[in-house]
Parts: sequence; structure tokens; C-alpha cells
Amino acid sequence: MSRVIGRLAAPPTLADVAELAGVSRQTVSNAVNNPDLLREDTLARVQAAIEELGYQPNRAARSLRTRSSRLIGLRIPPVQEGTANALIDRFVHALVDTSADAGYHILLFPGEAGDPVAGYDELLRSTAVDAFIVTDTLQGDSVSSWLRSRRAPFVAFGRPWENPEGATHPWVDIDSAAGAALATEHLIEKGHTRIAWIGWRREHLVGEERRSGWSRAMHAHSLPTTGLASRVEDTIASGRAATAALLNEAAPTAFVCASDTLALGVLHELHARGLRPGEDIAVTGFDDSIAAQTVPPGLTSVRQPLEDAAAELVKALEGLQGPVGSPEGILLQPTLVARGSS
Amino acid sequence: MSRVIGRLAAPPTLADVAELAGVSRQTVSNAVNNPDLLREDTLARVQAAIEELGYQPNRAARSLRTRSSRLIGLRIPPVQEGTANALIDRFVHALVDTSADAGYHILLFPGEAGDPVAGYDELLRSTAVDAFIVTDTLQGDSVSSWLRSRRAPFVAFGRPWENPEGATHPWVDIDSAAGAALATEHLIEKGHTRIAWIGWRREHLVGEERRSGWSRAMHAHSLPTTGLASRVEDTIASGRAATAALLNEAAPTAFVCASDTLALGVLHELHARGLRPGEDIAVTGFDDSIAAQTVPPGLTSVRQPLEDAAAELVKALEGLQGPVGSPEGILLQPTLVARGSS
DNA sequence: CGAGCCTGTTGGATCGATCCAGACTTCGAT
DNA sequence: ATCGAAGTCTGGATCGATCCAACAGGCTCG
Repeated sequence: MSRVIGRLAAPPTLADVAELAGVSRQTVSNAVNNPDLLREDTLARVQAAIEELGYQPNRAARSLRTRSSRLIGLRIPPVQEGTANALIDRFVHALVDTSADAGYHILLFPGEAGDPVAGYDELLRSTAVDAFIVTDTLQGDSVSSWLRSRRAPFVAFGRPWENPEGATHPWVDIDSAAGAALATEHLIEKGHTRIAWIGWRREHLVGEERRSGWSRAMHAHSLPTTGLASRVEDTIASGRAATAALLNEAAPTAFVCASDTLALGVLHELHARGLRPGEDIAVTGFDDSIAAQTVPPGLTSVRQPLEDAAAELVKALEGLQGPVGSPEGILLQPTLVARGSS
Repeated sequence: MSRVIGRLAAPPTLADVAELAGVSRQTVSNAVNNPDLLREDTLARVQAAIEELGYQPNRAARSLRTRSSRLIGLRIPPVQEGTANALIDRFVHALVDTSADAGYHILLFPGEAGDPVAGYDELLRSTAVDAFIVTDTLQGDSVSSWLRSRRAPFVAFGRPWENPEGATHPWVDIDSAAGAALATEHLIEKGHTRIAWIGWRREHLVGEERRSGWSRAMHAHSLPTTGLASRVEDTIASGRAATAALLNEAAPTAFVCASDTLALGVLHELHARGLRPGEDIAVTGFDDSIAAQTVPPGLTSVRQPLEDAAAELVKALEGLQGPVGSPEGILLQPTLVARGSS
């Protein structure tokens, strides 16, 4: 029974189980995939044989026949130096856990800088994955439209900004305007009136979205916004520079930032000026990164519900296999984690 | 030529290419796998056909026949709250990049808390992966020995502590004693003489390893170590508590920590006491995490060469497929990244 | 000039699980 | 006693790439 090829004992096959249980291969296959087709005693006998041999279906064979690998492709974008943003990592954790519950595994592939589509293309042609989860919709939706043109099944974490209403694929996103508003309201509640915004460049649609949450909350309380906003690169250094400029020119008592990276830039400038975050100046970030959780005295930050997002994405993915309904978009609400910095 | 099944255009097969090029399937297969077996003009003709159809071998079929999936399994351990340690994430990035160069993809599976072996077992039985990379050798080597008993091919990131000399599998590790010594020497050079150690509990063999680097460097310069060491849990809270105790009782001017998490604990306590890191008290961490890179004024930390480690692991993995030599262990040297905290 | 060798190519078998069509059993209804 | 239908179970074909044994055609060499 235990054939040995090289160093590795060959796992038992369906035929082995069938022989042991005294039934045909098809019956074993049914026992695994359609148990209710079998008579009770036959099922029990087959299951005992499966148990005894420790049988599991060979993935390659099953995948060849069914044209489905139960694998989901996820592109890992290149690491960006000088940022605190490890959102993708938390997302990967959440996704691995939830997709395992649904019987999927996550296949990672590198995001080559040159051709963003290369990795997708290879996996698609070789039918290595059943679907993709696309996370980099920030950059403009070139990947989405390419996948669509290839008729590849995928769901996106992030709105299709080009065409928010009539999306042709399911997506899940976080209502980040609401998140920024949450942070702003929180500071207003603490008594701040001159609350500055540090965000991303105008090209970044998500950045503009978040900024609108800040300005909406400010206007709702009739607070001034003029001269209190700046738009910079998403790095600690530029966050720090923006903070210096705003402190000198607009005298804010609080900062709402579009990312933890920028908020850390604020903390750096405060540190350099001997100002105490949370006492002299309040700061909030976005993403609830590890850095936000650990930096003294703790950075108040908007937390994206990545676990929920992952669950919704996997659910949408399963919907893809079925009938072609109109693709759905889901917007999840973030929460605010208050810490020492506010 | 473009058969359409459901919504997905079926990719071309080897037979399609053969027909277009006017050769047999075997010849196409050779063009892909053993190009030097073909005459030059035939090869060119086949390659043109491959190009035209955008052919890539079906992974499931190839995998079924060759019994090799070109996938590497990696277990993602559950996230630990209250820690700054996202070493695994940086490692995943490095591994995805280097393994892609070698033609492998990374398959992630969740580390269920209950049975650490469950995920491995499933993938092994279903022949889903060619090999594993094991990262959690800290916990005692139960996974390694289980994999060994199942004759599963794997390499470890981390020494086999039970049996460092006569390892039965290849491993790659970082010389973390040298790393701690590096940090200690750095502080001695800056003029510090009372340098405290905050490390992990004695059961953690890696922790003891790092501690020995500190004490060795101290002894080499005839500096005192008595009363200057403490061993605690790897959390920010306990790092902070240890700092408070050491400051009160032993009056150190610098702290060497076994992890960035502990070092952040030190920063928290300094912050609470109004002491300035890098000016009043020096601090070093371990792992060069994102938190270390971003916390003001920057945390000096020992950086593990994860990119090199990933490359060595993939190299070792390829060695596994070949003849059974004596498994090799590789020890890499870390570097020190000096920042504002020292 | 034919044996022997190399190169390039061929059809058929194979990997392991699932799909398909058909056969056999059981059982209530006529 | 016969029939049909539902419920069980079976052998053969199939997914696509690779392995295998064998075979043309061109070449050298005795």
C-alpha cells in the first residue's frame, strides 16, 4: 500500500480507497463530493476506508478535470520605503483566514514595477487560479479593465473610480470620507476649532475622498478650512514638511491626516519642536497601522474593517462562479480608534 | 480557435499549437522544455505559433503528470496583538520576489491555533505544494520533526534548536547573538557604560542567544552586567514595566532590547517620564520593523537580511529536489541601522 | 553499399479525479 | 406476476501535458 517514490511516500489515490472499501472509484468520488447519493452503510464503509488511508483528493487531477483550482491570486505590490503603510499585510492575514474557511487558498505573485499586468497574464493563461483579488485600484483602473477584457473573474478591493455606478465587476470598499469625518468630529468634540488637513495629491482619488470627509465635517460645524489644508506625497518627510508650514502659517491645534504615514510626519515635527502630541497638539491618522498602535503616546487612527472586507470579497468571489447577476458594490464603514495623540 | 465556455475563453492547448505549427504535440512540448532537441527552423516555427496563440502550459495538467506543482507552502501565523513585530510580512515580500525568479509561487495557508500541523497535513496529502518553508521554529520544533517523519520536503528559516549540529533538513538563520553584540558595541562606542538588557523569557532559545551577544560584548569591555538584565514577555506593556524597574533600580543610560516591541516599551516609559530618547537615554531594538523606522526620533535597530535569507532558502529548496546530500545550515550576519534613538 | 548512429519526430499510454451513460437493485402500484 | 420509477452503483472516456518506445531520414565509416 505504501509505495515509495524517491524519498516521498506516494499518497493514496481514489482507486486505493475504492479497492479497500470494495466499491468502484466513482462511488468513492461521490462519497467525497455528493455524499447524499450513497446509501448510508456504503457511505460509512467508504468513509472508514478514506480515514484509514488518510486519503485526500489529488489537487492537480481534480483541478484538471473540473477546471477549477480553488486558488485565488493576489498581487503583492513592491514595498515602498519611507512609509508606515503596511495595510496590504493586514489584508493578507485577513484574507488568508477567511478564504481558508471558504475552501480557498491564496496564491501570491510579485508586482513587477514595469508591467503591472504580466503576473496576472501568466497565471491566467496557465489556468493557475480561479480568480483574482485586485487591490491596487488606486493607481487608476488599468488592471481592472485589462482583466475585464480578458474575461477573467475578479473582485476588487477598492471602488472602480472611473465608473463608480455602473461597475462591471463586484467590489468592496471602505467609506473613507466617513472615516475622515469621524476623526474630524472626534477632534471637534474635544474642543478643537482650527483643525488642519494633510492629504495626498489631487490625482489620488481616494485622497480627495478622504479630504471631503474632513471638509464636510468642518462645514457642518461652521469651522474654517481656508489655509488649513495641504496636499503632499505620502511620505513621512513630506508630512513633516507640511506640518511645519501649517504650524507656522495657520496655527492649527489639531491635524487630521489621510494616512498614518503623514500622521507620523506630524509626530516627527512635533517631536523636533518639543511639542507633546495629545496635549499641545492633537493628531489623527488613517489605517490603524502597527506604527499607529505602537508609537508613543499612541496614534488615534481610523481603522478599516479589513476582516469584514476580506469576508465580503470572498463571498463576492463565490457569487462569480454562479449565474451572472449585476455586479454589486459594497461600502463598509470604518471605525475610529482613539489613542493618546488626541 | 477561440472556444468559449461560459464567460471564459478556454486557453489554447498544446494540441492547438501543434496543429498551427504543423508538428506533433511532443515537438511542442520539447520546444517548451528541451528546446535544444529541436532543429533551429522547427523551433522558430513552434515558438511563433506559441506566441501567436499566447500559449502557456496548463498548470494542473503539467502538475499531474510531473508530480510537481512549483508551489511552495508558507504558513501565516496568527497575528499577535500588542506587538510591533511584523517580521513575517517583510519576509513574505522578500520570499515572493525571490521565489518568482526561481519559477515558484507562494501558497499561503492559515496557522490555526489548535493544531499547528493541520494545514501542512492537508496540503501534503493533496500534493498541492512541492515543499514548505517553515518559519516558526521558535516554538520548539514540533512541526519540523512531524514534517521529517512524513518525509515532506522542507527548509527552515530558523535553526533547529533541538539539534543544531546534526540537522536533518537545510536551514537558514540570522546570527542574532552577533546582532545584539553589534548594538551593544555601538552604544559602548557612544560612551555608555551602564547598558541594560531587556529580553525574552528563558524558554525562548532565540532570546537567550541574543542575550549572550549583549553579555559577551559587555564582558569584552569589562563592563558590568549584574542587575542590568531582565527577561519578560514580548509585549510593549511588559517592556515598559521592565524599563521602569531598571531605571529605578539600576540607573542605566542605555537599553539593548531583544525586539522592537520591547524597545517601543522603553520609548513609552521614557515618553511618560519626559526623558528624550537618544539624548537622555539611548535605546536599540531588533528587527528593523516599520515601527522602528517611523517612530520619532527613529529607533536604532538590528536589521535581519531577510532578502538574503529568502534567496538562500529558495536555493536550498532547489537543492532538495536533487540528490540527497547532507543538509546544510547557513548563518547570515545582521546589520545595525543607527537612528535618532542612540 | 549496407550497418550503425544520430537527429527530429510520431502515436499511444499515463498521471488521478470527475463526467457520462448505462446497468442493476429495490419497491410500491397495477 | 409485471411494470415503471426511484435509488445505487459501475466501466469507460476525458481533462492537458509529459513519458515512452519506436521509427523515418541523413550521415559517417568500414
